[in-house]
Amino acid sequence: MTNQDEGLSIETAAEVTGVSRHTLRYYERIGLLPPVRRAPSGHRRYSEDDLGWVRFLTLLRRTGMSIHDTQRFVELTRAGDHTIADRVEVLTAHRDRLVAELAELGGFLEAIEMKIDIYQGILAGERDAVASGAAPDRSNA
Amino acid sequence: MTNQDEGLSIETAAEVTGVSRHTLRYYERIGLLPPVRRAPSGHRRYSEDDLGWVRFLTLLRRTGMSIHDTQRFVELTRAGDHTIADRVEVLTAHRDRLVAELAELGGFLEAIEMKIDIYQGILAGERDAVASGAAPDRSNA
DNA sequence: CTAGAAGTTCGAGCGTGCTCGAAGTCAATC
DNA sequence: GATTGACTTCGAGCACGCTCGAACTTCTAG
Repeated sequence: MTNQDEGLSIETAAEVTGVSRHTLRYYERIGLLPPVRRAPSGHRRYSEDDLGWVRFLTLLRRTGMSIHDTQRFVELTRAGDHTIADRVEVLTAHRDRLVAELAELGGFLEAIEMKIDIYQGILAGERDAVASGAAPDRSNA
Repeated sequence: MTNQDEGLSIETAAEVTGVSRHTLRYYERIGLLPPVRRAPSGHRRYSEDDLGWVRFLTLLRRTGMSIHDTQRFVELTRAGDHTIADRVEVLTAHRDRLVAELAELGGFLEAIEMKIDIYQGILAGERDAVASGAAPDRSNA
């Protein structure tokens, strides 16, 4: 063992990254992941580097970067060090979108909490009315 | 005019809500929107209430509530005031998901900014090296 | 040696959420 | 009364991102 057959099986890689076997192969197929090294049997063996890539991809995808844009970023990375400035551009643009999105979602969150408060006010009003023997308030929110 | 033909045309409603005509009809079709009142010609006339609903739907959808769950919420609302407690439950569950999502995205944002910083460090290093006449540093990030 | 689990490739299929286009109606203008 | 253009319904189609299954190989345990 040790060298020739080193690395995680696709099943283990799926477990530790939280990405399904199917998706791991899919990512490799479409070029999001470099060709993963193979055991002599042809089975994939995931290195720490591969896992790092998977985690980074997950991060980009979860923050809303499309597969297409992610492919572009991966290509830049593979093209060599002279693309670092371009990569910074892609990442900062993505970050700016994310910041804007977070701000918007924050606003939406507030609106939802206001709505909840309104509903809870109605519920509290009904409880009071019931407690004091009056008919419940049927006004809308 | 005034009463019979009051309300916004679908085109205007699309403009003010930012939701396309196609989508407005789609939402009505699948029951996300109550049947919108029609002009005698059969054309839709959106009331302020309708617009309010559209905006609230947009809010739910943009914060990641699925069409399916949104339908459920709409049904509860239509079923009458006795469903208010249920609606609160749906909304608080949704809010909790959203809060968790925001926390996660915040973490991802940090990770992206770290990555950007690393890249910018490399770029700065290269500039210094060039300025001092040395060969650029080709180490990876 | 054999059974069974886990791997491979490949193309097809699916769930979500729109998005579109055809065919027809209606209102306003020339 | 013909053209223009916004509206209607309805079903089909599409983009995205997986997800699956069939058919085959390979590894591991008994």
